[in-house]
Amino acid sequence: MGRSPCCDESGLKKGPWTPEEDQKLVNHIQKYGHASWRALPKLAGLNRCGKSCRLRWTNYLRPDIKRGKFSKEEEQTILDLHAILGNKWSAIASHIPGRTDNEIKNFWNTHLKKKLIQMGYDPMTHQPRTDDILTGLSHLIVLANLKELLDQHHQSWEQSLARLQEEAIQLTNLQSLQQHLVQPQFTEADLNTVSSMTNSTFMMNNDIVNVSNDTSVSPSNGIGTVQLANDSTPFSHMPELKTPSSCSPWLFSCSSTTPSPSTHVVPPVTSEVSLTNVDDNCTIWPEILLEDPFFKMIS
DNA sequence: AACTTTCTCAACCGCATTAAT
DNA sequence: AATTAATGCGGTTGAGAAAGT
Repeated sequence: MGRSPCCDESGLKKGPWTPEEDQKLVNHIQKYGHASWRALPKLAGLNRCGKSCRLRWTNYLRPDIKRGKFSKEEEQTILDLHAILGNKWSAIASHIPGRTDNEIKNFWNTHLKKKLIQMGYDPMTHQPRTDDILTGLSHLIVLANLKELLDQHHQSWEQSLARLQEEAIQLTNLQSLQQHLVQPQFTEADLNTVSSMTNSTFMMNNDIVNVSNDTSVSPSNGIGTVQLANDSTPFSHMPELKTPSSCSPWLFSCSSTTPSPSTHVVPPVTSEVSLTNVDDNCTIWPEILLEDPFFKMIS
């Protein structure tokens, strides 16, 4: 497709609009409408490109625009819609009267995204962030072992390292178990196998399944490959919003008796992280531990 | 009070899609 | 059917404001 960018034309003004320019644009649109944005600037006496005029009108000057802070209801609606539509700002804006896609996008990027992250949710998938849980686990393990090192200084460094490695192996197994829990074909035998490997006791409940349902695992040839889900449109197969606001991400994590809608969806995968295999003598440490600054300090 | 850092949001850029020829 | 023009959309930027030191 060949198309000359309208804003490349030299001499056209860019940057913030002045009140005079705003007035010219509003006056022209009120009189003649905006049949052709391309032709509008000349007709309205503006030294701007049509694209800039359209943006100024749709994002700022349109009379039906609601300005000011977002209400709690609007905030919740955006969260709900984003969980279903992803970054389809225009589609989200069409469900919130008076708000523009640009405004919603800005509000999402500056407020809601941070809020979700702070609450431990992945802002793209609206699922709990398992990497945070595992990072926390690794910190606990490292701290516990360091304390042990200090308390029992008579033990040799090599012995302590061996125990740390043992803990790391268990952490890896924990990760494997979490991935297994996502698989629909997951069996009790699998659970028993992993559980015996880690010498740990696990509670099999819906909460764990919900926590881990944004990842999938495909172990093969001694190396387990965890594929992290970060697709931006987890429900993109749904053409329009048809669910009530009860599908908010906050609610996803609250109910352990009724499975959340998202548990039926395995989003596409785009990135990979290799894990050490539990049967491979575990000479390689999990990256999560190796990259830990605390671990680097003591190593 | 002065300076630095962080936050906010209007506006821009470039690609995708749609419409017209 | 192919090409061109117009529009729509989402990601990103940067200037000004606010907050922190």
